[in-house]
Amino acid sequence: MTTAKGTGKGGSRRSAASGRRVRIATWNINSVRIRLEPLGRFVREWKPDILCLQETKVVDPDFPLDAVRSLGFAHHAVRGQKSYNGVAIFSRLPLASPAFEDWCDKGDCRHLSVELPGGVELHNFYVPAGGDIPDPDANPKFDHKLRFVDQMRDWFARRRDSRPRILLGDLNIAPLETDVWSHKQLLKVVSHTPVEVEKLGRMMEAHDWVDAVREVIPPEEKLYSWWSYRSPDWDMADKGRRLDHIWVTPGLKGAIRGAEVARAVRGFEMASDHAPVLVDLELPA
Amino acid sequence: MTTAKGTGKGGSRRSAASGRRVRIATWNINSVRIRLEPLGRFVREWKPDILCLQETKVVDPDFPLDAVRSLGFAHHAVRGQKSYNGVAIFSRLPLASPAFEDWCDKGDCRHLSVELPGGVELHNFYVPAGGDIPDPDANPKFDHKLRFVDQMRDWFARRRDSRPRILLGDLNIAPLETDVWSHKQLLKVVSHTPVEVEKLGRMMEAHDWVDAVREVIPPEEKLYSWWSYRSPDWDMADKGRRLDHIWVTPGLKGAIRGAEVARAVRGFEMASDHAPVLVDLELPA
DNA sequence: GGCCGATCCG
DNA sequence: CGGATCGGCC
Repeated sequence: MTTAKGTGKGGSRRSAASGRRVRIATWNINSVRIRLEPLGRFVREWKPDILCLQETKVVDPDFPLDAVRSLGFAHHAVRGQKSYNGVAIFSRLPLASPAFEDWCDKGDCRHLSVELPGGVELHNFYVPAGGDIPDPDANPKFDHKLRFVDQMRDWFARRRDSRPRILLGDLNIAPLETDVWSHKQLLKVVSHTPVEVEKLGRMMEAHDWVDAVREVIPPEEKLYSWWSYRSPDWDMADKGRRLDHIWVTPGLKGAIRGAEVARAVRGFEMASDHAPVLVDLELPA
Repeated sequence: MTTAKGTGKGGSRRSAASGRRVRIATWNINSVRIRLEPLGRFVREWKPDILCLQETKVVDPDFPLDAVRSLGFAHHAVRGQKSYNGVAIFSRLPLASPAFEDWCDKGDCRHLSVELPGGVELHNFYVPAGGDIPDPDANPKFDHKLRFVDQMRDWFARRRDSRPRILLGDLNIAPLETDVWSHKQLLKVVSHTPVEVEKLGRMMEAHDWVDAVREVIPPEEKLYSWWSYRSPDWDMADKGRRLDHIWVTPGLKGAIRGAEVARAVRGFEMASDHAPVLVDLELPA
């Protein structure tokens, strides 16, 4: 528990409102096959009801479905490719209407959406990292990233309606100054450059997205979800970035009951370089 | 303990003769860096005084010297290269005059010799495996193997003197019918072809070598030191081959006190595909 | 620093 | 099957 309104590691779930209390987690797992042990440990200890993964790095026929299913997820949707990217959604609640878009027409598996009970649309994203050089002319990966975010903005702008939606995943952008260990030193580092942050802001505005995690954990507070493998002593040095996000549409803002970055997971044996991010929502019944 | 005259896993060392009782082990460890745990376990349980390794697969500056030294070996000589081959000798007794030959002038690290107290010369070899096709014209690796053994024969033939010597290592040839799980099925399989077996025999004759292990374990008995990784259930199937050997010059024949293949080591976690081979010798004081 | 796949080698 | 290396990617 890191916040007053935290999600509570396996805590009680008393509900003050009328809906159904649901814990949603997003985690860039950096290869699901090699990470089954820490995944099991995370699920057993944090007990998410819905688990969204990125960078599964496995084609669908090779996905370790049984292992993940046996953690208590009766429902799932997966969408993977060889070597890179790959997204998946596991759920204790029924999932409907799995769908995806091929952003930038590259054939990448970077998006997967499902419908939750109560008509809530959930979108799981893995936004391109963008390479090293923050110049779209010199670096096609950065160009790809910017176009990807623009397309997301347009796509959701065209769907401004009253439908409750959740957008989450590894967006590979840390928007706030408190989302990085040093705003000044990262201004020219891909993930925190002004052009990326601005485009992410436009995307949020285009659909009135609410940053659910920052509704709970004040924007003044430092908060990270990723620490490089290259940093030895990542915990002490704490040179992190908040690249993983959970957003909700305005109608769900009042449903937020807690949020947390499961930082301890970054310290597990065989850890991913990302920590899971969680929110508790009181979903419409 | 597998034989009446076995070496005794950590047993007592009462000496009937005047010399110094020394336990010598040879093991193709198939990467020393990845095998430090089974190596430690083997050394703690079998307590060899001299440990000869092959296929260490590491250049000298990267050799995990401290880890192996801390198992009780105050003296050592190593000779490694990148990726392939590599030999090493560790010892509780002082080692003198490290030396080597570049057999077949390929720059391979396949040989290392030292002098033990009492003037005994110890030669640690990693003979080329020889590829798949047992035809020196069609397969340059097989040609290399045959020339390597020929050069060993000539080299030791030129040194027929009264000096006590030990030759050991992964010779990659199983000479006896009882050294393979099926003599008939392996006659055309590299490691047991007549041409290899004959060349190994000539090498033995050229220096009057005595097969120390077979002095203890009768040649009629099946005995293997290697089981392929590809065979699942290697222990049950037992499709092994005796590729690892310990030979001594005639003057040391009477010094042999025991011999053993540490087959259990092949069943360790993270096992090499070879098991260590050991002899106990009563070395001249 | 670490994961993936490809390639070489036993 | 399982070492080692290398280049791509993060």
